[in-house]
Amino acid sequence: MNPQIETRSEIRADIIKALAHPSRVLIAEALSDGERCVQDLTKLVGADISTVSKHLSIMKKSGWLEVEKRGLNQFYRLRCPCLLEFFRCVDLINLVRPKKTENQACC
Amino acid sequence: MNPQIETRSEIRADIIKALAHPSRVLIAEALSDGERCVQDLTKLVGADISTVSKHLSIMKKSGWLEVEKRGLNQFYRLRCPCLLEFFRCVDLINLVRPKKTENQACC
DNA sequence: CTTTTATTTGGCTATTCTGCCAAATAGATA
DNA sequence: TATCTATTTGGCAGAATAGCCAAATAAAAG
Repeated sequence: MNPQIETRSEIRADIIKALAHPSRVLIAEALSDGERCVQDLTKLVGADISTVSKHLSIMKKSGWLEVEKRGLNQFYRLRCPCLLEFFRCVDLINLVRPKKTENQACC
Repeated sequence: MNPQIETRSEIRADIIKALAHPSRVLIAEALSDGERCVQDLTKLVGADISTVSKHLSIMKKSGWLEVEKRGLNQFYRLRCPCLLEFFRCVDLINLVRPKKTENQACC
């Protein structure tokens, strides 16, 4: 198929995928509290700064984040407060999620 | 670290990851309209039935879906209507997402 | 009990994603 | 201009995912 044309489910999956990593969730959580520069987020995540920079660029490209340069720093922030609603939904799912013990029972 | 202990961001990322694929988004969209059996979802997705079955098991394990067997069929359904809210948030992000043309301009 | 239908599981390959290091860039400061 | 600081990019190796086929299960129907 034409790779230029994304279906709705592909678009949605791309945007969702941009949050589907523990470090990116952590970054999103931190930014829901206000903008942060790359160094600060790197301390938070505990990975190499180049790794964090790549996570940020994925999140920016997908539309979750925007960035503003001031002085030597790049300040990243959330583009939409709906993220909190998004996490609320995820946490609801976690409540009904089958527990590991249920799945691992015997066998 | 102890692999038994999942941090909040890991839990959230796992649940989000379970929707981070075009076929799984498609499945979720279909199920928001009511339960479906594996065959029907397979037609919808257009992949091998074993592939679809694996997608379903990922979604079930994460808590998004539940399943009920009736006769020869397994009927899958959404566990929580909050999914629609979730997609609404994703679609909002899509509106502010940087366009490909903006990114691909020259070079 | 055998066969049929629906679904899941195992196994393998191909692709995509992650994370680190090293090098490049961009601006600020000396 | 040279240097420092913050960040991004390139590249590579290892890990995780996705998809297909074939085989295994499970229950219904004959």
